[in-house]
Formats: sequence, C-alpha cells, structure tokens
Amino acid sequence: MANIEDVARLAQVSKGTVSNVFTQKRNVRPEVIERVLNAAKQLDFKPNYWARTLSMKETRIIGLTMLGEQTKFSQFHLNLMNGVLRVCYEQGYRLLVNTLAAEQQRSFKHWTTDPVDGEIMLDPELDDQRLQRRSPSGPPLVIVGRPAGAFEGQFCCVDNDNTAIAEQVTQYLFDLGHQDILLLNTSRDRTVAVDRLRGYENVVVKAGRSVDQRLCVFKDPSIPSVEYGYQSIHEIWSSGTRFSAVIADSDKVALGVYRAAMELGLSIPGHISIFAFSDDSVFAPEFHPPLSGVSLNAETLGSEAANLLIERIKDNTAPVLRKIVPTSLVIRASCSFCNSNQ
Amino acid sequence: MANIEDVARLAQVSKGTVSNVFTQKRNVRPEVIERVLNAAKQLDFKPNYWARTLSMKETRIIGLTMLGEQTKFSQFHLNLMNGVLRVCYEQGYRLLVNTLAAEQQRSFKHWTTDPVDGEIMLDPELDDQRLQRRSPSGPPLVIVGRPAGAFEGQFCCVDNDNTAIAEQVTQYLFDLGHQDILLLNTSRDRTVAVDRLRGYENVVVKAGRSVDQRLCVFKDPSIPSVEYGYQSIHEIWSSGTRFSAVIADSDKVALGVYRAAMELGLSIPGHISIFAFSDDSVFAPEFHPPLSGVSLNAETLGSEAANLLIERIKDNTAPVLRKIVPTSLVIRASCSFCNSNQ
DNA sequence: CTTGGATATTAAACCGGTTTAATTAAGGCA
DNA sequence: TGCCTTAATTAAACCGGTTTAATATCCAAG
Repeated sequence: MANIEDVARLAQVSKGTVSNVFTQKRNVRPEVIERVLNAAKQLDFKPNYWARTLSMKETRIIGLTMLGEQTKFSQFHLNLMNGVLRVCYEQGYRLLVNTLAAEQQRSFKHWTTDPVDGEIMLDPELDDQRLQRRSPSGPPLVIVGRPAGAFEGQFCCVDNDNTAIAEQVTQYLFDLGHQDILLLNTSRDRTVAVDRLRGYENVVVKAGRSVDQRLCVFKDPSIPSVEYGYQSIHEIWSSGTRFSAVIADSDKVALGVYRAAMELGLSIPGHISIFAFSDDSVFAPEFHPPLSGVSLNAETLGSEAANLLIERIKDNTAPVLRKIVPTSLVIRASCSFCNSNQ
Repeated sequence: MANIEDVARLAQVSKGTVSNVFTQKRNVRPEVIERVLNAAKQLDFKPNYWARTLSMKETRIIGLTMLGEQTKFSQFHLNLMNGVLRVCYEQGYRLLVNTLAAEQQRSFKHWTTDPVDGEIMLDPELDDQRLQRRSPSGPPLVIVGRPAGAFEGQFCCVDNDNTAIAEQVTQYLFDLGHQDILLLNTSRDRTVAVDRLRGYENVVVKAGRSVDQRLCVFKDPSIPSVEYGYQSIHEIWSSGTRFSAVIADSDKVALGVYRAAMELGLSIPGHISIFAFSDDSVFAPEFHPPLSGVSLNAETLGSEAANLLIERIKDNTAPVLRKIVPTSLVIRASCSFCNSNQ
C-alpha cells in the first residue's frame, strides 16, 4: 500500500503537508488540500495506523480483560460488553478483548506494552495476579467489581453493592419465614463471592442465628452453571441437610436447582423458594414458576466503566472513583412463605 | 516508561542486542542475555507494542466486525465470539471488536488502515457497504455467512447451509401435515434471509403449492426480537390470515410467538406448531412446551472462521475456501401433526 | 520601498522498535 | 603463527507517520 511519501511526491508537496491535510492540525491552502486528497485517492492511500500511533502515543483502543482460563463470556458479560461497546461507539474507541494474560507471562518473548489507551478489568479475584503483575506506569485501569485488600482504593472501579443486595435478598427470604437458606455462591476466590457471603451472614447473625457452613457453597469454576445448581441440590439434600430456600448465583444455577427440585419431588415455591443473583429479563419470566432475581444492570455497569475509563484516559490525574450502579429486586413467583412442616 | 535505548545503555550493549534478546531471532551470549534482562527488569522495560508492530508489520490482532448500527451482540454472536476467542487464545491472537465502520467513513480525519492482521465479518448484507468500501490490498478477510452476488467466491467464508436447513424444517412441518406455514424471517437485507426463504419456497413449490406472500414476513431491524414474534402473530392473525405452523428466526422470536399464541387462546402444539432457526440449549428445553429448533453450532462457526483467517494471515496465497458447518434439527415438543379443522 | 507580522510550507528530528550490513572476536586447522 | 570460518556484536538504515523549528510567501502598515 502506498505511503505518505508516495502521496507527497505525486501531489508535489512535502510529507508534512500531507500529514497536515489528514490530521487537520495546521492550515493548508484549499487547492493544496484538493491536490493531496486527489493523490491519496488515486493511490488508495490510508495513513498507517501503527505509524500514527507510534508518534501520537494514542491508540483509541480500550482493552477488556477477563480471567485467562475462563475465556467464555456469559450472558452477564455479554450485557456488560454491550454497554462498553455503546460508549466506545459514541466516543470513537475500539474494544480489544484480551485473553492473552496467562499466555503473556509464559515467556518474555511476548512481553510488550499493551496496545491500548486504557483497560477495563472484569471479575477481580481475592489474590489477583493481574493486579500484582501490573506496572504502575501502565495505562489507566478501571475495574468492574471490587479489587481485594491492598488494591482497594488504588483503582477506579464500578460495582454493584453486592453486600447490600445479599442482605436484601436474605432479608426478603427471612421475612417470608425462611430460616435455613442455602447460598449457592460463585467461586470462592472472587471478591464478589466474599461480598455476597458477608451480606448473607449479616442478616443471619442479626437474626440471632449462627451461620451453617453446610449451607454456604462455592462454585467450582470448572463446572458449568446449570450443573452446579443441579448437583449441589442433589448432594446437599441427600446428605440430610435441609433448607427451605435457595439463593442461586445466576439464572442458570437456578435452572439447575429447578431441575433437581423437580426430581426430588420438591415443588417451587411450595417446598422451596428460589432467588437468583441475576436477572435475565427475557427468560426468567419463562421459568415455571417465574424466577425472582436481582436486576444488576450489567449494561450500565459496562457503560459507566467505559465512561470512567475514557475520562481517565483524557485526564490521568482525575481522582480515583468508585461508582456504585444501583440494583433492584425483581419479585416474581419463585418464593413464598415458608412451609415450616418439612 | 523506559525504552530500548535506556536498557541498552544500562546493560552496556547496543540497541540491536537488546532487541535480539527479546525477539530471540539471533544468538546472544548467556551472560549478555542475563545482563540485558536484569537491566530490563530494573527499568521496568517492556518493548513498545506499536513500535514493534511498525517494523514487523504484524499486530497479532484480528478484527471482528459487525453491523455498524446494530451494535448489540445476541446470544448467537456471543457463542460465535466464544469460538473465535478460543482460537485466538490458542494461537496467541487478540480480538478487536470493531464498531467503527460507520463512524470511520464520516470524515477522512479518521481514515486509517485497520490495526489488525485480518478480519472476520459478520452478518453480510445483500448490498454490503463494508465489502464495497474494502480496498483490495487490505488484510485478509473471512466472512461468516454468505456474501451477496458479486462478492460470492471472492472471500473465504464460513456458513451454515441455510437453504438446506430451511428445506429440512419446512419439510418436517409438511410431513406433519402443515400446509400454511408462517415464516418469520430475519431482516430482508441479510443474505441469510434470502437463503432461508429460498429453502422454504423450494419445499412449498415442490409440494405443488404456491408461496403465499402474507406468510413470508421479514423482521424490522429496529424492533427487538421478542416484540417481532409477538406483534407479527397478533397482526397476521387479526388480519384473518391463518396458519398452522410458524418458523421463527430465533428462540426470542419464538418466545414472542408463544406469548401471542397464549393470548389468542391458541395452544402449542395443539393449534399451532413452532420451530426456531436457532437453538439455545439451555433455555429452549424450558419453554412450555419445549421448543424445537436448529443447532447452528455458532461456536464452531466462530472457531472455524478464526482458524481459516489465521491460516490466510500466515499464507495469503492460500485458496479461497467456503466452509460449511453442519447443523442438526433438535426435535422437542413444540410441533405436532396438523389439526386440520381450524 | 522597507519592514513587520501572519500564514503556508518544508527539511529534519522524532516516536521506539527491528533488520541489514559491516565489524570484531573467537575457534579450528595446517 | 597465520589464515579461514563461524559466532556475536554493533552502527546505521528503516518502518511510516507526526511535530518542531526554520524558511518562504504574502499583504498591510509605516
């Protein structure tokens, strides 16, 4: 492909002038502009992205990083990404989906700076390698979720108030008379799991009861969500442990719970009530009975993260912010008063 | 951030040697390697991605382009992207999600080459601007779907055999005795809509009947899928046109059909049978009755596209291929023999 | 007719790497 | 010891843009 010199030669001007025509940073005489644009069209010239980036130090790309191994996007991630994409589109940024994290550290052959102006990181873990490996002079970072311990307050983040949500949900079930509530939490090493457990515990303890560890389950990341819900119910029920309500990590986990409950002859919400920590507004109403859940506003989470990031890209001295995206319980028909005589 | 010269100075070697240490393209004495790596670590040096790209002419990024306006990813796109991502991960590529297409052409201020080694394009349209605007010297392209008319055979593509699928589905419904089948197709300007209509027509015509245009509906891209299914049924039914079976473009469209049917007092599959042109293996079984559909293997579509593209990136003279990803009908309970006395 | 100031243009430096071609150092063999 | 070959290193050129600083051009005012 033709380069800027070819155009300059054909249009009988210097490289600099051609550059000025394209970047519009300095005045160029109209007739010269036309000559340059004609030459460019004739040669099918487009400025080379990499060369431009190298001297401008701006890529107009933002990165979206998720956990290395777990390269699969869920519905939640999808909604979130749609939010990010909308902002990208409005602001003229592109989105780079980064799955190289684990790969990169394998050999210094792949060491490089990231090709982005800033980064959005998903699903922070308790002891997150990605944050530790991060060099302080790198591009701005916004985290979706809560970074753990030492990193808290170090980075901008966008999150739901997961502890409050868990409190609300647990309280809702308590108010319905449920005492033994099974918490099918997400994987133990994610900070969101900690937050939700805390909210659950707060309510249980406040009610003067102690937390039954057998009712606090964490997901094994290698097991699909539906399986997780399905198997957990079977295992726990067959071990003799009883519960009258279940808080499931997501719609899919809840689906597994529905299936297991049906097999065990437990009616919903007659015998057990179910609440999900997510809300798939399209399919949740189709559950039988329709599933109650929490609207997390994943898309807003994504768009806020993108906005915050772009702000920081423009002004790196902007203060470290923590934005909370509001949530709301969506009550459908999967929970009812506790039927005490189990 | 430190650059290669800083490292060279500190390690008392030349730029070239530092480069050789990192690229591993030429031998360097072990003790020198160590000295360089130490210096690099000390200065927190990482090679600049864009400078490297500029001289190597390789970004190890592949682009995923979807329609400009319709920036929302569907479940199908999600599965497809998961397939692409898996291959990216395996092969050490990153994925750039491109929504700039429309933006880019607005002013030549944004004209640049794309920052990718190759591109995957989704949802080709009948008169696709993106293909027309494409310069022949650009990076390799793989299309998911069938490019229209003049562009057919010009590019590698990966696709389902949509005409064959439509034939199978229509034939299946014919065999159940259905004669008046409503086709809720996707938007008119997508090539996949044409292919599916053709398959539908083939079977109808072969059966010696003529195609009723009132039963061939196209989606308005601005309307959400569920609404599309819901409103179409209401409109067509209230216009007096009758049908005993519906082929819906996707699970979501089918969901809208279910809802409308319920409101009209039409039982499924008693009064009308429903078949979807997609298969959400998690939720489709939860429909009441469970929804029959077509497993399109979106993830395979994505991984095959990525493989094909990476092959072409490595060897641009590789032949133009068209890969067909197999599909299968998933029969559940949403269709039954036609109840002729409507 | 100068001079001053604003505007347009250009040559050269720069961004930060890789690669080529030349140079130096080291080892092998007669 | 001297010559040839091979390996390691380096200086300089290059990738293709943008930006800076110097220069050329033009017009108005003195």
